[in-house]
Amino acid sequence: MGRPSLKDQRRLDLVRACIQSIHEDGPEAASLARIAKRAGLTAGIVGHYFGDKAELIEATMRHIGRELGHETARRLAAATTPLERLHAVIDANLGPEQFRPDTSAVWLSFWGRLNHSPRLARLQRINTARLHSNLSHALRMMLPGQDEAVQRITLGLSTLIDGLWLRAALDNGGIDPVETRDLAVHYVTVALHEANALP
Amino acid sequence: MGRPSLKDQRRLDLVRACIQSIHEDGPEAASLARIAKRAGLTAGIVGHYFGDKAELIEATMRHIGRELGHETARRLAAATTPLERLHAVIDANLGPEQFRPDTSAVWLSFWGRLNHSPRLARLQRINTARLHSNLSHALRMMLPGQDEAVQRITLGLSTLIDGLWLRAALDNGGIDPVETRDLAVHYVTVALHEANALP
Amino acid sequence: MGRPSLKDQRRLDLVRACIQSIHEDGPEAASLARIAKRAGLTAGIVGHYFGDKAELIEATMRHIGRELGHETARRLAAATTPLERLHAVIDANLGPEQFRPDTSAVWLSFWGRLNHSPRLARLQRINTARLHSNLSHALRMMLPGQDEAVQRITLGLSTLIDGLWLRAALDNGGIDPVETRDLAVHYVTVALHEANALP
Amino acid sequence: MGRPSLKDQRRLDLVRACIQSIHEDGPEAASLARIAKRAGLTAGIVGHYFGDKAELIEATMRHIGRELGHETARRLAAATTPLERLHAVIDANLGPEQFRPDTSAVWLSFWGRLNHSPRLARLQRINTARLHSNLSHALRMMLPGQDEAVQRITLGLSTLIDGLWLRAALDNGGIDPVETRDLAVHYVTVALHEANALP
DNA sequence: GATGAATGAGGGTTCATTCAT
DNA sequence: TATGAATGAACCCTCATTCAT
Repeated sequence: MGRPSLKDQRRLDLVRACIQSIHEDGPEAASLARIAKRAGLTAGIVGHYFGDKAELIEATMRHIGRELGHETARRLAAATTPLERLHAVIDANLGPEQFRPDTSAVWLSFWGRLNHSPRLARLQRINTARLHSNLSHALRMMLPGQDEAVQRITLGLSTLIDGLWLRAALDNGGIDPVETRDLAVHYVTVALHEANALP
Repeated sequence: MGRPSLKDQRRLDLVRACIQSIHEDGPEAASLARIAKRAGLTAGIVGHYFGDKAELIEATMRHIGRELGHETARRLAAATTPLERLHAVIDANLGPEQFRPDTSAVWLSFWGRLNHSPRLARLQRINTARLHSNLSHALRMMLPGQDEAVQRITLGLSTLIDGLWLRAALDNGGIDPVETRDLAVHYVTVALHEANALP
Repeated sequence: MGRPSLKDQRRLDLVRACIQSIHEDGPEAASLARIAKRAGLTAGIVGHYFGDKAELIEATMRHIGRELGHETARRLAAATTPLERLHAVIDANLGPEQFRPDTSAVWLSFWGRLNHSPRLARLQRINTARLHSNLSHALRMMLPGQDEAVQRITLGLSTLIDGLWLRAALDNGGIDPVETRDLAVHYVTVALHEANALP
Repeated sequence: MGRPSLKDQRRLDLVRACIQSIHEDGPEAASLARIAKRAGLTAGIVGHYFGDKAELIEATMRHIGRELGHETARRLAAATTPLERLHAVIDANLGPEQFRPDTSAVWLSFWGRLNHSPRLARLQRINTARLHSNLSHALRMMLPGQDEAVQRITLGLSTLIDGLWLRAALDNGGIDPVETRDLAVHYVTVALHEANALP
């Protein structure tokens, strides 16, 4: 496979600049001019590559969602037991690769747009569905026949992870990554224990 | 105490209109003109009452924070045991009085501004500190000497509550309030059980 | 009746400035900034009074159409015989009050937009229908029972008038008003004569 | 004469695409990008063939003017009597070969630019002069010594033809070609009759 | 106290144009 | 020859803000 085309490269540049600008300038100040400037370009060229600011935003959300998806897949591939799979999902979401201040700022920005952008809402549903699917799949193997517990823990853990992302976005880097990961692991541990899935 | 002055009444009208506009128009479309129109006023007068849009936003955040604080105090006043106090805090945060689509939309909007508005960030810290204080106070009575567990459960529960607020904001009313409350109660139940605080 | 409100006055100022700008700057160069500047204002205020550039354009077309309508009514009111009525319509269209370089430039500009603006097309239909109605009404009285001739002369005369407007717009003031009027009068004279309506 | 060079072919392609775009996209939306796309090219190359958008526009006007000139010459070549020559000019202008929706849309577009483009104005003068020349030449033979009538009918007929072009542009194809031609023929018939040129 | 006029800045978008490849 | 990258200017529009009334 050849090297990425200039178009792909520029699009990636702009997506990264978009992330950076949302993080550093703030979601409301992330104008096309500022984003493009970070990529060493001018605002006009964004139309050339994305047609629209909305499409740049969408591409950016898709980008970070895809990165998270890849990280999850990577870690899942190395997991063998259901418990390892559970931890893999947690670590993909809260590990240092994805759980970063800029990323969390972008997620927060997107969340603020979901209710008024069907396109972004669709992407969000996809991401959420993937997380739920991964969690419940692992949990079902550990809690056979306890569908209710599976669903509850899935919901609880994913909500907790969302809450941790939110904290990260609000603290803007002031959050302790180890403590964060422990919180999620501890939750799932006691929840499984309570469901008699662990000795 | 006499009836509220016209100024106070107008300010309250505008704060409520601000909440409504953020919820229905969306955070980016909540212009002063639209907000004022919802209050039956024009944009110009907002400067008279708040000086600034930033101050209106700040007053609005203070308003919903205060409402949440009052609700918490009200419920805490009716609680006697530490466990009841814990549930009172949960119910104040997730009960129907405060846990509403418009309120969650406003919280989400504020969160998006925190990193670039020290004033809002300060308000957020106050709210968070109050929640943590209430939770850890109750937990300390139930888990004497287990400071680590107290801190962990405080953090976990408050993060979970944040995650539930986030979910509410994203689902825009599509969330099940009973399930939501149960999730938090269940979390605290198993966490306490695990810490040997419950039989 | 009281004096016109400031809003009406400003709207009229802007409509006049729009006419002037289309005439002098050209249809493509008639930007909101230039139009507003001619009215001693800035571009932003146009939104305040018209909401839209399209609405300003529409109001401008309505304005010149209305002026033409008033001129026609004024002259028709002074006419008694059918022939006088016919001449009244011609003179309203080609007389010095309406048949001016700026007006014709604006008509030409509108014509260029009709095919892509249903709103303007509707206004055009109204103006055309009024002209046709006035002409055929007078002609019917002079050519009873000769519906075909009435229709043909109506169409021919109105087309000729349009052609004269077009010439005026293209010559930009270089047209001879007397010759112009004579052309139309001569056309109707010979056409009526040919239809045996005149001795 | 050899086959047209690639350059000539491309220029013709672009001129035709320009006509099409003005007609279908509208004069304001006829950007170089859209025009070039219709010709299967990109906007950048237009500069190579025409240097300028203005020059493309000019070439396009020259093209349709030339086509009309050729059609006129073709029909004049087949005419013998002065009356036939007169009809030949009318038919060249209003016949199906040139009197088409796309062509009339382009004429209308050009007329809107004449007053602010000396180059286009010059082309227009040439076209008008040719029409006037053809008409008055034929009329002079039919009305010897009646220079005034010749001039008046020339002016009247050419104005009527312009008006018919205008109607065609505004109706965008909804005009009846037979009725249109009859209108012009009828005009010239009665005008000649009135000048005693016809029995 | 309240309006509505008015500004000026900024945003997104479109576009003609230039230029390296 | 032709593309597509890139610019910079201009456009319309929205908005917070100020201010006379």
